[in-house]
Formats: sequence, C-alpha cells, structure tokens
Amino acid sequence: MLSISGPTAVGKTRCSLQIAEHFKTEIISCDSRQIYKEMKIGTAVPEYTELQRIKHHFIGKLSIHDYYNVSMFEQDIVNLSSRLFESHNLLLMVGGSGMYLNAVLYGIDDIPDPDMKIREHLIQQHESKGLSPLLTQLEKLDPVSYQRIDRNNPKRVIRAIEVCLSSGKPFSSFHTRQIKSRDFDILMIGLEIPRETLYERIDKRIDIMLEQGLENEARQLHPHQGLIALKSIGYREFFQYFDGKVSKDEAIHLIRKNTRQYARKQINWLKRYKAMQWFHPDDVDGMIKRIETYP
RNA sequence: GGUACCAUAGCUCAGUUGGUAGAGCAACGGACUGAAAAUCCGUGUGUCCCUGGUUCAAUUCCAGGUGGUACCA
Repeated sequence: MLSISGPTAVGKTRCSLQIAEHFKTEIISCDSRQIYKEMKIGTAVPEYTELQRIKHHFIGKLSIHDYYNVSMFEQDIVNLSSRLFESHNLLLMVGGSGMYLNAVLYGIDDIPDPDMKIREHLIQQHESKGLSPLLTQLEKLDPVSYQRIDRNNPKRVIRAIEVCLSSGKPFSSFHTRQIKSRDFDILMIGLEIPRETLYERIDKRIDIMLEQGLENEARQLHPHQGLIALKSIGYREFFQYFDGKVSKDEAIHLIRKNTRQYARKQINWLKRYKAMQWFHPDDVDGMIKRIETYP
C-alpha cells in the first residue's frame, strides 16, 4: 500500500493520477469530506474526466445525512483493499485526513460507537452547567482517562464519559495502545512545498471554487448546516454569511484563513511519521523510482 | 518651494509625565483513539526611520536629515 498525503492544495490529485497511471492501479481516497456526494466544489474533488481515467474509491460514496466515522473508514478500507489486492500489486491511498490515514495504517482500537442520546444529553449539560461537573463525573467513572485526556477539550471529555456510560466500562480500558498488523506493506510518501507557495496555491484554489459556484453549492446545503459533514471549511463560513453574521467578503476572507490554518494542522499531523518520505509534488519520477525500489 | 502633521510588530495603530513597548488582525508552534476540514493548548515575532545634542538614562525632549500625507504657492 502506497499512501500519498500532504496538506490541502499541495498537488496530491495531479501527482497521484500520474503514479496510478504508471502502475496501472486504482486510488483509494483518504479524505473525510470528499466522501460526501453533496460536497464537490468545496472539497475540491478530482474532475469528472480524472475520475474517468483512474478508478477512485470513497469519493462521493455517502450522503451528508449518513453517519460515518474513522473506525468505519478503517473497516471499509481494510475490506476493500484485501479485495483489490487480489488483482493489483500496488494500491494508492491518497488524501489529507491524518486521523483516517493513521487508522488505516496503524489501526484504531475497538471502542463502542457513540450513543447519540447520551452524547446529546452530555452536550446539553456542558452548555447549561459548563465543563467542571463533567470533569467531576469523568474522574469518578474513569480516573485513568481523567489523567490522560485534554481536560480543556469538551469533545474529549464528553467522548470519554459517553463511552463509560454506554459500555459500563472505563473509556481507558478500550485503549490497547497496540499497532494493528496489516497484511500489506506500507510506503508513506508526503508532499511538501514551501509555505509561501502553498498559500498561493490555496488562494488560487479558493478563487477557482468561487468561480465554480461554491456559494451556490453552500446555499443548497444551508438547511442542513447542523450536520457534522457541513462543519467543513468553505461551507460553514458561507453559512455565517447567509445567516447575516458576516459580510460576503468577510466570509471569503475567513475561508482563506481557515484553509491556511487547516493546512498547517495537516502538516503538523504528518510530521509525526518517521517513515514518511518527503517529495516535491512535481518530482513524480523520483517518487516512481522510490516505489519501484521498495522495500 | 513654503507650512502643518506623521514615521513604533507582517498590516492598522495605541503607548511610554524620559527607566528599551502592547492591542486588534495576520502569522507561528503543539496536542490528537468514532465530531478530525472537528476540537483544544501555547507563542509577541521589534534597530520604536537615520544622525547628532541634552541627560545617570532617549523610542519619548531638542536640532538636522530622509521618507510620507495634507494644505498653500
């Protein structure tokens, strides 16, 4: 399995198409947002002709109304890849969703899925009484997690409590801290360009999205703005504009800023992988050489 | 050419009754186990335009210079 990752707008699509073509193989998208069929412009999915040229998996597979999470992604990819490896020596997994990438490459523990009733209840408690009663509750239910997690982060606190309540066991008891073994080898390639160039590319990409009609796409999704999938950059800022909270110019400015910050967080996540081989996205020949000599 | 005002962080600007400075925006670093394009934590990055003068001490006061803005010619 070859994984190609990097920050948004670095040039993953173009590069991965060339490599997939060269090795006559297919692409598995590792992107937590391109998976939703209603969000095309704002997530910069590959163009129709590109999708025709190379078979892509996990793009536009779900509706924004479907529930999905990282663990389901892990399972889906493991199942799909074992099927595809019957007819291919090499598969490409391409995308910038670090946590999804991590779950496929190293696995993620088997923890109960959220019970939405419990979660809703905890969210309400947090809104009405703040975080400290929840922290007290967590300390009682699971002192290990209480010590381990970021206690400033409401989502982490709520998640830990919700697992304790729904399973009757401490959240920490599900954490094996073990890497799952896969029946495929892994080569990780990371794409990297100077920060300044990346920001120029981001700005250019946002201009293209606006030309393609991002505003209109967002307007159609506006009624569903509460959905998790729509807490995505490019959409949530337009929702603020539609709701009269910011001007259109401010919304676009926010999209630019949030995209840059997102790119930084992606880079930060990918830096953790010691095995990552970094390339300039134009150096496709270099990547192909590296892949051919692997391992 | 004359007069007035201005020059401080990447940008817009505040401030120091003389003891080397801080807001907003932007930027940067980090964490991450089913919301992850989410969420959370952290960081001021400076020749206070330049050169002299006064002073124990000047970004601050004074003089000159340079650049800018406005008005008058």
